[in-house]
Amino acid sequence: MDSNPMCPRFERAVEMLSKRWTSFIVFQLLNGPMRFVQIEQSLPNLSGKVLSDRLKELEAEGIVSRNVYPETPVRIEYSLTDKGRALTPILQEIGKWSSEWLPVPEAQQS
Amino acid sequence: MDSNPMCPRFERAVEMLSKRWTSFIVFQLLNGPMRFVQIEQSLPNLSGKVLSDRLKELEAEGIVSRNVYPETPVRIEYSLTDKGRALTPILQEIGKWSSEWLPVPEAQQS
DNA sequence: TAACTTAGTTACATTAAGTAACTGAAATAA
DNA sequence: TTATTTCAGTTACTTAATGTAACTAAGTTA
Repeated sequence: MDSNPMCPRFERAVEMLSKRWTSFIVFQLLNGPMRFVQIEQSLPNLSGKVLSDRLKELEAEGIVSRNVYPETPVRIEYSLTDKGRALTPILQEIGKWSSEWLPVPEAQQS
Repeated sequence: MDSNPMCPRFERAVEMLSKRWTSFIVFQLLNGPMRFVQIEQSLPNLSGKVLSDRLKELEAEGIVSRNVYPETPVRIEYSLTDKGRALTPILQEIGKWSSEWLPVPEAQQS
């Protein structure tokens, strides 16, 4: 029946990017290293709990690195690795598609 | 705090593609029109319930079209619209990234 | 009349995500 | 000295999304 199984690496990549918030976090980190609270603030509706989970997953995948600066109070910065920055073309293509095919949202009245 | 809000169209696109199974369904339909059960069989672990939900969402977005052939028994085929086929470069970039950055999985012993 | 096919839907169980309050360490502030 | 603040999360609990398996409905064939 299923005579044409998918490439397992492609499958894994899609699964990662399909997790809620993953792409947004990577997108934010394209601007440079950020602290936990900065990422949290830049993505309204993303809770600290899920951000914590995602950062751990992305670190385990080698997409994000966690850098500790033992200042006081301690500073911890998250940044993209080369592997993480290599996701850029994917996000660019999503940007192109969205500007070509999605409608411009209406302005909201207050 | 959040001085740089994201483009709402980009945001919507990422949200769509971040829904579990969406990208896989689009990927399968790139091979041509498919029936409900064919899609279900091509994606092990995708349940009929979620497939039904996703196809409705994708139809509502104008990415997939549902074509009814009143044969007997009835044949219903799902296919990509132009808007749906325009997602191809995104999936291609995911493919490129995965083959460059993800490890080749080990063969399994039985 | 009973069983089969296609295209789903429904009820229920499990997992993931959201919310708000809390922890712990170090450094001020009163 | 005790209290307060900052940073970086974690915990307990609620709600939403998914998964599972059985079921529905219409027409067809045996």
